[in-house]
Amino acid sequence: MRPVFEPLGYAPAYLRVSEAIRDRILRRDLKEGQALPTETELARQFEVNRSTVREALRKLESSGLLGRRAGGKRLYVTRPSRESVGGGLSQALTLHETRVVDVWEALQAVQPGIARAAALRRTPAALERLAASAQRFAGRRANRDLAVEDVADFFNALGEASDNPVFVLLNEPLLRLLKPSLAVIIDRVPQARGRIESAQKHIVEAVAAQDAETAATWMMRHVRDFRRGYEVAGIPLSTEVGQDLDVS
Amino acid sequence: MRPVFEPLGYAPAYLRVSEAIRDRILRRDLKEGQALPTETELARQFEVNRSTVREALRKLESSGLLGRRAGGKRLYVTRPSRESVGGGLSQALTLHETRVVDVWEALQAVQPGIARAAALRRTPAALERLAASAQRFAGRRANRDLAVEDVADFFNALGEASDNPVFVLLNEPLLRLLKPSLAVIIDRVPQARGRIESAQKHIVEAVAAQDAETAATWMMRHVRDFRRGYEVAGIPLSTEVGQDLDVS
DNA sequence: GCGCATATTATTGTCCGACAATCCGACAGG
DNA sequence: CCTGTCGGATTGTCGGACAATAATATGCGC
Repeated sequence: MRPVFEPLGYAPAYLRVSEAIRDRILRRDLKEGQALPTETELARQFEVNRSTVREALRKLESSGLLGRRAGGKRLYVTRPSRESVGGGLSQALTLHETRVVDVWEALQAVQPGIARAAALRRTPAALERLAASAQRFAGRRANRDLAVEDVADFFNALGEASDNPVFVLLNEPLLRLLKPSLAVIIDRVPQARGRIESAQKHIVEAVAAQDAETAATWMMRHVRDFRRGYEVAGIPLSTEVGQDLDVS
Repeated sequence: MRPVFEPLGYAPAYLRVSEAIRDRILRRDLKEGQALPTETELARQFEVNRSTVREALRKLESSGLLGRRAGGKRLYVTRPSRESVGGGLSQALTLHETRVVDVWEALQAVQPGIARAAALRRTPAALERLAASAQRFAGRRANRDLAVEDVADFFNALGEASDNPVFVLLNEPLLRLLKPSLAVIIDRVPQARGRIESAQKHIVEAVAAQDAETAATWMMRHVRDFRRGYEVAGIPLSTEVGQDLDVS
């Protein structure tokens, strides 16, 4: 039978408090960087107990809307950082039994678009950052983990060059999930470094020349190489991501 | 002088408790659907006060890792739902001053890939769901808001058909941010409904025929139409998303 | 007046104990 | 099988307390 009545809504106080504060933040009424009133003061204003306020604050804290300055005590309004967003999303993907091939497919779908946008809109500064990232990877001869970081940083630099916050925030969780398997590839596939280096070089050149299509094409090759890498390294494509438990 | 020592890490108890529980969830040690021990029991096991446990639970609750069954009291382990992930991400994007053109660009980058994947892997059931969604939109003559929901649902159905959790989770926040402006388009652009209907029809056909390239092509047109829609409807592309405050 | 060490205050993190509301499961009766 | 009742368990909220320490004011030498 189709239900006739909605369950009548009731929200516990800690939730209502948290939503009240969040709305003020989303509405830009509380601006970024601004210090939140003290817990006692909030409790007074909302007319609830301090414990209740604290529960509300914990919720906002883990949404990344509130943060603490290093070694500080007070809470400040912050915008969710790339790391906080990435942590949440990659955590969710982990629990959704995402496989490396899924992440790879998403990368394949989205990165050429990012490269295109970056080529069209890159500033000189962003281009320099991108080139520096590529150079850093090329110079990294020994360390495996640092090389992985550099590869990820290249994608991030490209995302920033696209000047599109959606791309920037999307990149983070995908890269985070890809890193462990990427490390394995770099370890096991001798020619991986060379191919990555070459792709990065071509992408940098295309972005420098603001040639969107060439940038997209090389990015497609770059991403496709990863898949070859999985095969050569003997990583099953159906491996689930996120056995590692690196946290936010 | 470069600092030699890291500030030695100290984490408040509520954080350590929350991370302990989260790790057990990520590690699939606590499985989805399983009921968490009661607050009192957790307090006993961690040897902290119940208030401290409650703060930890609030964090996990808002990451979507813990949830409550409707009208229930106990907390259960859940995987972050599409809504919870979407809420977090779209909230973040709102605060990053994302503009409709940014969201549109991301959509343009990612949707053809989704269509391609859906065409290749759709099951008969997923195809039926997709076709039903298109049909529902086509039959919706009057209501503006319901039409918007249907358009979003079509994208969601396609994401599900792709059988890639990354695509499913990525879709949600983008659509959520697009909905308000999409409503305006449908209101102001008379031919919008017809063009959407046609694009959906072609996409459904291509997905049915497992013709990935045609599906991607029509999807590209479909998304490009939105941009035309913005222009015709007189919505500046630089409008910031998220003045609406719809919550999770 | 200004920089710096020091004392004071404010604020957070954590604990304890309490109580009402209400969800849950059992149980009985029709 | 459905409904009403009941007792226990659990959550939501409260008040108060206190130690640790960050934030702020104070005083001092210059």
